[in-house]
Amino acid sequence: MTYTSSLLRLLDERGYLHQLTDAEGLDALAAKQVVPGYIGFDATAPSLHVGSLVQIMLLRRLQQTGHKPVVVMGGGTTRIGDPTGRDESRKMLSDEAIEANIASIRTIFERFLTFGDGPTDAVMVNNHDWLGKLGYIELLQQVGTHFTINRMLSFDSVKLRLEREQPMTFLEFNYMILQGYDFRHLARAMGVRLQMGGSDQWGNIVNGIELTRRMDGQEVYGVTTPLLTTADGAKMGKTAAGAVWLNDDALPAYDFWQYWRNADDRDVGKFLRLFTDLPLDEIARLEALQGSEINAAKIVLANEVTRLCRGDEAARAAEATASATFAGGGVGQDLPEFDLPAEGIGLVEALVGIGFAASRGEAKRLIAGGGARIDGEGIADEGFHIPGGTEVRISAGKKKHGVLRPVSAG
RNA sequence: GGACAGGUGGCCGAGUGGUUAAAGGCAGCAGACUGUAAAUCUGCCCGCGCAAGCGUACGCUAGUUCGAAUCUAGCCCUGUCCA
Repeated sequence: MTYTSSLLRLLDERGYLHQLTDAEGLDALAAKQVVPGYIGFDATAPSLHVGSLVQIMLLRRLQQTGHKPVVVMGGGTTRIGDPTGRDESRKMLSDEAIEANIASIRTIFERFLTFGDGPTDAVMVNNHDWLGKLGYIELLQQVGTHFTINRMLSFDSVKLRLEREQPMTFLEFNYMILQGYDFRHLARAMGVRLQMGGSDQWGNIVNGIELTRRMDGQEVYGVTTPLLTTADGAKMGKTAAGAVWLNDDALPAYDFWQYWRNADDRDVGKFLRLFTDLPLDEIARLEALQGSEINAAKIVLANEVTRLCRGDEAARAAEATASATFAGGGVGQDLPEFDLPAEGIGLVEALVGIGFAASRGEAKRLIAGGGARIDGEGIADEGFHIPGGTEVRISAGKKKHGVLRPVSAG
């Protein structure tokens, strides 16, 4: 359908829409007033990773089209654990750890959203603030009456766990109730009218909408984004080295940049639309590049996303390093480094030391497989000794490069 | 509380006394081909050791045995049904 509100038009054009609870209703609302909308985020780690980037961008789009983003940190729900998509119960985190995680995650949002007191300024709230105050009896009476066990059991998050014969505790079973309560609370306390989230959150969002309607008679809306996978079917944001974290201190900017630079050809257009602010006609042009020319588009993608998430400087440095490293065969600023002692170092030790191999055995296998290089030169001898004195470039495979830098005398 | 089924390497999943560091698949790493892409093919994929080898590992503990992931006992955990 064609939307009249700039919000839904933008979301539609750029590929954010999967399901809407009431497309016309929301479209009409967004066309005539500022819609405060929220997305909930976990506080289980000190950083979010690329898997959450769609949701973050969604809040950014909300603000770009004149609405108010509300970031809900799951300080309360993290204490329970979302059973969605999980076989195993989540570990409990201490209160201090959760608070620290929230503070760290906030720094990411500050890059994507403008916070403040204005009507369309972003705010961040913590659902522990209201969930923590709820008494058990109060919760059962007010909220519990609106949920039937029959319905709760029919939710995928519950059903899958039962089908796979994995345990689900009563604690986790309550997650959806508290999640739903969040929406109702926010609608009441802050006039929030929209919740967004990944497609796996559909059930939770619908619960919140119904609860809000039943308790307060207030009409609220829900939007979900498609489940994002890379073209080869993997979940976004996971690499060999682990999750692609958004926070500076969790993943170096160069590695972050490389993640995007190595995107699958087929994903380039989609990623540009979702994760950058580039205009659509520009994206269409980049996306249409054929053969190896698409690499230019990947560089634009890497630059733009890194710029948003890590800042202009980080993006430029990462690109410079990449171009020096790959095109020039030299070394760039941002590469990982390891000390090169004056007397030199064994190749195996260097590979382990710089983090390219997890164990000596792995380093040896890498060498035996022909994947180790010094200054671009393949080294097949696992007893190879790297002489000290001059800086050398060490590589594991074609993509992982680092620098062995002589330790300054004294 | 009772009956039954089950707990194997990152995941899935074979394996019922030695030849099992444990089949196979997925994921991952490297090589070839390329474009720092995909697909394909090849090799690798617990740790230490140049190596012979050593150490650790099949829920936990104690046993039986020359020898156990495999047998026994107790315990812990999970599921299903019953109370």
